Order: sequence, then C-alpha cells, then structure tokens
Amino acid sequence: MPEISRIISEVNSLSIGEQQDIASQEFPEILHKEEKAPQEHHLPDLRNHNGRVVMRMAPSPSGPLHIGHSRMAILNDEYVKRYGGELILRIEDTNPANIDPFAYEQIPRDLEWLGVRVDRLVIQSDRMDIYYNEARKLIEMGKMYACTCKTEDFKAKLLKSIACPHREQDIAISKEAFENAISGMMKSKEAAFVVKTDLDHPNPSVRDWIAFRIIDTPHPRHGAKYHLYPLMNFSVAVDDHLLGLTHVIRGKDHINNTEKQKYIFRYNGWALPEYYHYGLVNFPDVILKTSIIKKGIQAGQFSGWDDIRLGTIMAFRKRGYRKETFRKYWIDSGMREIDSEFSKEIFNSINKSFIDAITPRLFFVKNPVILNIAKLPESAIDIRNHPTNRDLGHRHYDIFPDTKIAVSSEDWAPLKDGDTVRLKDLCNIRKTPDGAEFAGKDMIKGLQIVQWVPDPELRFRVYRPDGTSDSGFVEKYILNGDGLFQFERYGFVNKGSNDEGYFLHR
RNA sequence: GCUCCGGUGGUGUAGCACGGUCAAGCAUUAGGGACUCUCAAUCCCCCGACUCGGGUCCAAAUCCCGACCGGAGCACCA
Repeated sequence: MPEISRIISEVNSLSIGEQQDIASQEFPEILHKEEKAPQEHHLPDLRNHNGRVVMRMAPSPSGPLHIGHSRMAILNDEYVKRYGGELILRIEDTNPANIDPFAYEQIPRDLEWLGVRVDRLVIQSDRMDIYYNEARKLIEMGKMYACTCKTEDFKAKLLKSIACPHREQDIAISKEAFENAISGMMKSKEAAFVVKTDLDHPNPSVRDWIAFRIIDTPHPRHGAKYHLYPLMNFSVAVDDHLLGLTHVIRGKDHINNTEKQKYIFRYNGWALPEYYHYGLVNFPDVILKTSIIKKGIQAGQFSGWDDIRLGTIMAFRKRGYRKETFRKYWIDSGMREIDSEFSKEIFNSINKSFIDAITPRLFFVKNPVILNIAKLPESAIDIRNHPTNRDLGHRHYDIFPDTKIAVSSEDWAPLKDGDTVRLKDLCNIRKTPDGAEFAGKDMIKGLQIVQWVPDPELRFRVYRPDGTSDSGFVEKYILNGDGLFQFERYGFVNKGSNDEGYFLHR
C-alpha cells in the first residue's frame, strides 16, 4: 500500500501535459476512452434478501387506485418477481368512516390490469380478533393502557412529556376497559388504548401513541359487529410481523409511522423487516384526492371514477395508456428518498414508444369545412394505415368529381385565394373565391399536407383530459376497429364508441 | 416551533455505501438539421446541472461542518 501511495503522488506531481506525454508514449491504449454501454435504469438490490421476500401493498379502500398508488404496487411487484416470494395485498379498512365498498372489488382489478401479481389477499377488518389478542398481550405486559382523559388533556400532557394519570394504573383496570370497549359498552371518545413508548422521545407524536379507539359508525363489511378498532400503526405492526414480511417499501410519509411501529416489534421481540421509503411525488394538475373525486361524482361533475379528468388507474386505462408505461416510469424513478414531480412529458413519451409502431393511423378533421372541389378527377386510392408497419394494411377510397371533401377549418381558413395545399395521398387543391379547385395529382415537395375526409358523415367527438372536447369528421374506417388510433397531426385517441373517443396524448 | 428526511441541467434520473476512471452518463423537453405524402416516428447536432460557504485530502458531486432551500410528520386518517 505505501508503494501505491508513493507512485500516485509521484504521478500527481507531474503536470497534466507531462502525464499525457508519458501515457501516449508508453501506454497508448489507456487514452482510448471505452465506449460506455448505455445504462439501463434498474432498481437497487434489496438488503438481506435471502432468495425469497415477502412484501405487501397496503391501500385503504377509500376508493380505486390512482397513479400515485401505482408506484407502490409496481415497486413491490418488481422485487417479488426479482427474488421470488410472496406479494400480499392487504386492504387496510380499520376506519369504517373512510371506506367505499366499491374499492374492495376495484383495487384488485386495478392491480391486475397493472400486471401486478397478488399472491394473497388480506382484509384487516377480518382480522379483528388477532388485533384484540395482540393488544391483550401488550396490556398484560404493561405496555398498553386504557386512557379516559379528554383528548386535549392527553395531548397537552404529552407535549410536556408528562405521563397521563392512567399510564401507571393497575393492569386490571386497562384489561377490563378493553373488554368493555370490545363488547360495545363504551361510547366513542370515552376511552382510548395507548401504547407506551418514551415520554421523552424528541418527536412528540411518537410519545405514547393511541392504538385503539372506539367507533360507533357501522363498518361496511361487518355492520355493528365491532366497536373497537385498531389504528393503522397498531394493525400494521401486528400484520407486518404475523404475515412474515421481510421488506416494506412505501412512501416517505410513513417514516414517522415506522418509528412508532417499531415499539410493537421491540416489545414482542419480533425481528424487523427492512424498511424503504421512497420520496413523495407531486402530481401537478391531476385530481387524486378520493374525497374530492367522490364529491365530484356525487355532484355530477365527474362521470365516475374513470372520468378522464381524474388521475385514477381507471381513467388512465380509459384513455388508452399501456400498463407497461407505468412499470417503466416507476422503475426509472427508482427508490430515492427525494421528492419529485411527476413528469407527464416523460410518461407520455414512454407510452408513445409502446404504441406508436402498432397503432393505425386515421384522418380526423376538427371543426370541418366541406369543400366541393372543381374539376376533381375520378380516382381510386389506397392509403396506408401506418407509414412503416405494413401489417396494419391500408384503406381504400373511390373518389368522383362530385365527392365532397371535408378538411379542418384550422388548415383551410388561414389560406388565401390561390394558395395550394396537398390532400394527403390524394391530390393538390387550390383555394378559390368560390371554394376549391383541383391543382394536380403529383406530390410537390414542400407543399403543406392536410388530412381530409371524403363523403363526410361520421361526426366524432374527442374528449380531452382538461375537460374540453373537439368535434369533427372522421373516416368511416373507424368503424372497423376498436381501441387506439392515431389521428394524424392530432394525436392518439382511444375509441370509446363509434362517435366518441378519449384523447391520449400527441 | 419541534422531529425526521432530502437537495445533480426546464423535467425525471445515473453516479454518492468503497473520494481519483465525472471538465458528470441516460431519458425527456426546447432549439437546429436529415428523412418522410402526419407538425408523428426514426437519425444526427446543439443548449443546459453537482444549492452556497468553509473544512479534510495530492485529489470531493462523492467524506465532515455550517447556511440556505424544499418535503414529510406533529398524536383517536391511512
């Protein structure tokens, strides 16, 4: 080692120029910069994976999944697929007030569409007895107590690191209160059940946190069967252990919760899973909040959970996004703890790379003008459905002197009399004071090319995610297919029916 | 205010655990061009970043300290 240091300092004592001279004379091969292989984005390896991992996704059933949830789902799924093991979907429905029954059926469907393989479904409200039993153990250990303080008093004391009078009460009192709460003999807010942590913990929210509360609201799955519900930090800790999780990946917003949950692990002597927290993603101009969406749907402002103005998986799907896009985007984003902004451009660009080569082209003329073209010659033409992909075939038109042609007013209106444009794949036309006239069949380089629709009959409306819509004529060939089309010079559109569709992206 | 986390081009990231191969890679976007009967795709070119200030070191995007900025949480949501 000293030898190496000596040589390094010797080399460093030379100027760059001298170093280069020596290198080029004695070791010319090192001056050739090696071509770097393109770097694939890939997720880092997990700590302590022993060939098998058990992971989970834990959404609350307040509504269907949205784009934000897809990160959690895909990250977990990727790792389980990489190492092998089990992916658990755990529906966290221990707050009866925040449940939309529809979510129980839609969340699995959203995941399936995303290509996430769920090995096991766990619904927390079906495991209440397990939580009760774990709580009894903690009470017995003296690590949990019943508190009948007023909420404000309880908070105020903790803020000052002062124990509430119930903290050291007899275990029997807590035990009895717990059973009473379970059997429904206590009203909401009359008591709470608190996990003892550390009154001097620097973060006040970690000090003695509430693990169970009494709720009178009936549960959508269980009605009035239960009156005492665990809070997330308790049920999560218990389940993460009992379900045998090896790794937990979730958003950074849970970092504080992890601290709280660790107390349950410690008291029981359970081994901790490996935790990862990815940074928060800001989604500009995307509506994600379930409470807002719900209100909007009820008020008739949105057509439903799949309204294309929303950020739900259902809405993305309706617009024609590919599931592969979600996966690539989130893998590219990695697992860093930095907060970031969702990039619509990159997301759309990824999506385009998946669909461009396989999506048939079609002409759509928005805000149309119908032209009678003077001296239009009879012709029969074939138009390719894709500029390079021959497998997509072509479409055929017979054009006659009296065939009416629609073009977009956005193309036509700016033209002056005498200007010429190219009707793509058909002919050139000249604008005249009376309308339009034929101006030759041969393609002239540099001529503006416009899309057109012959014998315009099919009105088509495209709904855009910003709430607006465009209307125009579309080629009749749209009737022959379903799914995605690229309306040339307009963008990709997912067909909803024969007269309307949804804008995907350009 | 307190606790924790983080700061690489317009945007998303790679690199940071083990300082030298980083005068910083990739993608996207903007701009220019080639090609093209789509203002698409493809190809080429180009603009653009290590938050700042100290320190350690022969050498710092990488380690240490401070500042600044941003985010999350702060107690009966998940």
